[in-house]
Amino acid sequence: MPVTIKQIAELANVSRGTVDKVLNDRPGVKSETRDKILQIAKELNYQPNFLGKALVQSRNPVRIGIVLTPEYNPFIHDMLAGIRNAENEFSPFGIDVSVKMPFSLEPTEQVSILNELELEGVSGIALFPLNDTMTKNKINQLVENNIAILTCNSRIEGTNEFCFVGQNHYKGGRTAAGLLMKLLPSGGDIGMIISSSSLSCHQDRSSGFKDKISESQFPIRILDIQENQDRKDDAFKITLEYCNHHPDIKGIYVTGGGIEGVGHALELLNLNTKVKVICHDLTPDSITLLNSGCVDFVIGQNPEQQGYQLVKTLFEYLVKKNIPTDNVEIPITIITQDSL
Amino acid sequence: MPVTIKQIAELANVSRGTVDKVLNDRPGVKSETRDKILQIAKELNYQPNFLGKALVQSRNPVRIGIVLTPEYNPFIHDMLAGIRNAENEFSPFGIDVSVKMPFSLEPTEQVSILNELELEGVSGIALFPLNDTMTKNKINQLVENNIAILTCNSRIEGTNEFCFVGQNHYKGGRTAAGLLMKLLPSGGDIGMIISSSSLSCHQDRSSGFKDKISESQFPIRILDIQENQDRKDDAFKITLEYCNHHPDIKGIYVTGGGIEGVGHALELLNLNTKVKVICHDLTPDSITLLNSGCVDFVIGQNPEQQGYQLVKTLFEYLVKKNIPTDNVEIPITIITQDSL
DNA sequence: ATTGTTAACGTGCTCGTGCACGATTGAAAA
DNA sequence: TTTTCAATCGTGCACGAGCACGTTAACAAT
Repeated sequence: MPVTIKQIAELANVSRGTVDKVLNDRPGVKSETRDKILQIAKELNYQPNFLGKALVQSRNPVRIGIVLTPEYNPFIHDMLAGIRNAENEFSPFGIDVSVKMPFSLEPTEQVSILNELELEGVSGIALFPLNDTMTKNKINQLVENNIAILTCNSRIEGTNEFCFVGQNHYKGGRTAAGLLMKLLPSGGDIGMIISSSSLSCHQDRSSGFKDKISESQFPIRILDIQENQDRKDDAFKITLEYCNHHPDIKGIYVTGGGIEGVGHALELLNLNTKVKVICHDLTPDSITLLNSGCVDFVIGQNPEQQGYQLVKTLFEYLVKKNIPTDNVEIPITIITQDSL
Repeated sequence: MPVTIKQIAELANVSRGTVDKVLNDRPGVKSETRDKILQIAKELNYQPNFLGKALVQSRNPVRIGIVLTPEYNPFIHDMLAGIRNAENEFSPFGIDVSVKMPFSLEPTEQVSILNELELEGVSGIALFPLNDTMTKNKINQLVENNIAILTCNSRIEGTNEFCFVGQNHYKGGRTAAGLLMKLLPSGGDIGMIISSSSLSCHQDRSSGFKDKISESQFPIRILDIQENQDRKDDAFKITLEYCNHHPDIKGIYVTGGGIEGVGHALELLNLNTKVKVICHDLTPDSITLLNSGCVDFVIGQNPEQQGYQLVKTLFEYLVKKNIPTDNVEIPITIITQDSL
């Protein structure tokens, strides 16, 4: 059974209170006594009992804030489920989770939400950081005010977060390319639809995809790269263009949302099994297309687990004082019609 | 903040002890008082604070036992890591985990290990059940002695476990077939190597694989199904035979261990990129072959998560009295060279 | 000699729950 | 009326840790 403060106190011939002061680096203990206690604690490999700590902690809960992206991304709903899961699991230990869902991707809105959370007195914030000077400055200001920051989904240069939770999007792009190469043994022409080149995760996927193809010297040629801003009608138009201008098109890689538009277009042209499609994120739309056979592979990032990890990592950092040794890499999952 | 027993007691004008008796179904409370307390608890949606419960519980820890399979399966080591993870996470809540690793798959050995655990006074056991009358009887006897049983990896008919943790192997087989169909757009002849037809999980994979192919009426023909008992030298011989007898062989599906033998044989024949290979379980061997390009897809079952879930489910059942609503299905993960 | 000061350490309460045991009823039996 | 005895309910301790505050003892200042 684990060692308790009481046992250490008995061995050191002092009271629990003294041991407690030493272990929590509080003043009021002679240095000899301190050394003695520290040595005993080390010898017995004392590990503070989490229950006792939490029971005390639970009086004034640690508040944490989470800043998501706008709701129109179905990804967010699954993530929210994971957040709620973690909240339920950890609430008896004394945490309060305040989730904020912005309406836009405007840096001004994100900053004002961060200000809100600061006023609410949070000790930590997890957020999808925007690559913008204003938000960067705000984030670093929060860190200086002793608010722990955890970035999610996309890493931004120049921010002092204590941890990052998310996927390696570059690897995701490489994985997509590798799958497409398996689907098209004799190569061919393909088109790309990316969400927006201003979002780093789509850029990463795109460069991972291109690198993998050029490295392997596989006869796949990227016809064009078009942006659809996650919109399905744009994806629809782009797909039609691709197929009309290049009748021999063999595949389409979609890095962001709006996959439904691609499916619609291919169905219209009766190409939904001939043209191979790979996309990201398991959404109702992508599941439908996976089942219909239009989409061959979906590359997922387990949003529920991601949401759970967000809360868990912040919780362990703030409450258990566990400093994460590494960033939390959400594994790349490949999904087919059968593996769902 | 959550409701406590104390608050309920104040509202009902009784003491904490009385409320405690009601909530724990202990005698010594007038029925009117009992009803009143129950109503208040319901109105306030009382949820017992887990910390308090656990703090009490931690005095006499719950012992649980885990019966694995022999060590020679590398799968087991990763699983053990997950078990240790869970053990560390839950040990302050009062559990003791006793892991047993048998030397064989003999029913007699499993039964004697179960007897051992029973003598150790465990309240719950997780095990890889063997499909054998003797073990079945022993398991059901343990259940009658009020020891909770959790089966893992393969379900056995006729046992009264409270939950099952594992993968849907039939679905795994279907997934493998679906992937092979994507790899071979024009179909072809393939060979199968299964571990042992006496183990239900390999049978399930095999029938899932065959069903998927016949359902989709895809021009893939299964040449033969050979057993290798997880041995790499047997896999080597079988692969050589397949390739020599059927020079136009297009793919090989391996349900169990010994994949290294397949890779060796294909390398020898210079067929390691021409013949498509799909196998199960992420092991050092399968990772090597994935990287060399010989194996196209590995279907994994996340042994670490599986081990973690084993302990967690038993813990929640025994300590938190959470009766799992469903079996815990370990998701099927598809792994490629790039997604590793 | 008395008071004041301060470092050093101990005591007691808190969190929420479970459980043993003690206290308080009221009514029936003596 | 007094005693007995259930039924019913309250009290107190335990679990482990944190923290405010009380209590020493030694020593300096008055």
